This record gives sequence, C-alpha cells and structure tokens, in this order.
Amino acid sequence: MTMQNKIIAAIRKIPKGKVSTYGAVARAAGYPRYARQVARTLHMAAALNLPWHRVLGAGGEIKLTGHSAFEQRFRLQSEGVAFRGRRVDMRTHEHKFSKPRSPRRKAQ
DNA sequence: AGGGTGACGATCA
DNA sequence: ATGATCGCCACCC
Repeated sequence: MTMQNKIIAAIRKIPKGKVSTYGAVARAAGYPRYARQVARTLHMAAALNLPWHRVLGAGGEIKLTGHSAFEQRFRLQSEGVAFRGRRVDMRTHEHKFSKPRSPRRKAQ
C-alpha cells in the first residue's frame, strides 16, 4: 500500500456534508507532516473521482485561489456546509476519522 | 545531485 | 486579523 493510496482512501471516507483538512487527512492516512503530499494528491482528484472539495486548510480555510476557490465553496455550500466568513464552521462540519493512531490490538 | 516549488501548518510580530 | 518566517517533504526539472 503506497502512501498515496492511503491518502486517497482517507479522503474517500469524508462523508457528504462534512469536511477535513490536509493535515488531518495526512494523519488519518498514517503520515503526519505530509499535508503537502495530500494537496499534491488532490491535483488528480477529478481523475480519481475524489471529493476534493471536502479538504480544506487548517482552520477550515479554502486554500485554493481564483475560480477554483469559488467552485469549492459552491460545492460545499451545495451539500450543506456552512461558512463563517471565509472559513467553514469546523465545529459542526469537521469529519472525525476513526483511524487509530496507535494500531494497538484493535479498536473495540 | 542540487535547487526551486507548492491546494500546508505553526508561530510570531 | 494579516503578513512574514520557518520547518516540512515529495516532485520536477
């Protein structure tokens, strides 16, 4: 299993109406500090059919620029994600990964 | 091999 | 809140 595959798998777990962040996805995939690689992976989101719009920067901020940023915001609002200013209200929309950080035995 | 580059993130002024 | 700086790390010349 490559790092990129794990990152992709993590992104696929974000349900509609919820969001996550580059850093959180990286951690959920088992690669803390690899936020930039998550972003890199998202460049092929369309081809991989990934919910790319559900991944935001730390604090729920859209890191895209120009038209893409607008589209991301539009897509999120379309599935019920509320914004507070320029940021998503993470308190109510952040997806919590159930990924165990310490593969100890197993999550009961 | 070496240096520049990000859809990052945390910290500080 | 905003901008600068720095640490990070796979990619792409």
